[in-house]
Amino acid sequence: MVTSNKKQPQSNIFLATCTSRQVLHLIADQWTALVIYALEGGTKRFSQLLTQIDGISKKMLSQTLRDMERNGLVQRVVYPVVPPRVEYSLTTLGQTLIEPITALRIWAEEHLDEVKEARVKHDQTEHISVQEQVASLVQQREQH
Amino acid sequence: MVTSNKKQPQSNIFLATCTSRQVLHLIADQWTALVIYALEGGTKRFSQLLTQIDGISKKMLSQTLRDMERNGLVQRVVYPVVPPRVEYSLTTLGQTLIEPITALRIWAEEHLDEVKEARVKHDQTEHISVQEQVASLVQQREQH
DNA sequence: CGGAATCCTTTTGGATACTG
DNA sequence: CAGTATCCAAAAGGATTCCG
Repeated sequence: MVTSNKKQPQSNIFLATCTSRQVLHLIADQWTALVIYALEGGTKRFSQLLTQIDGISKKMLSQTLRDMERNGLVQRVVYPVVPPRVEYSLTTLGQTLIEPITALRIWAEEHLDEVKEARVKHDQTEHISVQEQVASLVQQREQH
Repeated sequence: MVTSNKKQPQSNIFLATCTSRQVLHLIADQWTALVIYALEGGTKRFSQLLTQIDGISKKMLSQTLRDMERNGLVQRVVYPVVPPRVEYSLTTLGQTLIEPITALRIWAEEHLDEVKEARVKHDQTEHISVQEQVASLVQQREQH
């Protein structure tokens, strides 16, 4: 199970300085994954995305798209018309994200019920703190 | 390309009320994915996780673990000893997340260079606003 | 050791108004 | 239409202290 020599010293994802960890954070926000889903079907306009992605604000969409463009995930094309028309599409790099992100969506859909059930169960249960657990258990041991 | 009838009315992931979208958000935070990676190797203690996951604070780790436990992803076992010993491990449900999350990590590692390059290129480029682009292009059209 | 509780700063994000 | 700018409220998160 010992892997061969790593190419880079920063390949330990647990290090804060690890680049792939930073890249991971690109997608770990509320909206990026949804934008990728939305653009999977092809080019979309700003207003289309705004409508399709329920709950996102103008500000957040704009910000998310800007970041994604900066990271090379989406391409923005501005048409010189009035009123302005701006179209967004996935770059080749962005398209490579569809697969892993879809895997996550499928996981969510498949295990949604289990998560919901776990949550209900957890919320129904009385939860004593770790201190209390330890304290009471230690006391039991001392008594016998 | 028309998909067959969906089972649930909430199966549109773009809706804010969509449950799978909410489930997606479970993982879309800074730390959950890293905790799953860390627990992939087996049971770990709180302090081990704190050490292994560089940059996480006690508070964040505690919070993340609590949420994950609530969602049925991790199991917590408290040992009645002083000082207390608490061990965390992935549940069966949590283990099913390893695969899709690993896919994301692999993506990050494979495309890290492209993202970095895109970022450098983007930051080197002068960016005029959409308004300016439209304005100047419209002006060009009017002149000829 | 494994937290919970408190305080306090930073960040996030919504609402609104404005622009070409 | 597709944003940007500003203001403001809420949330996130670090540091510290305390606890069994």
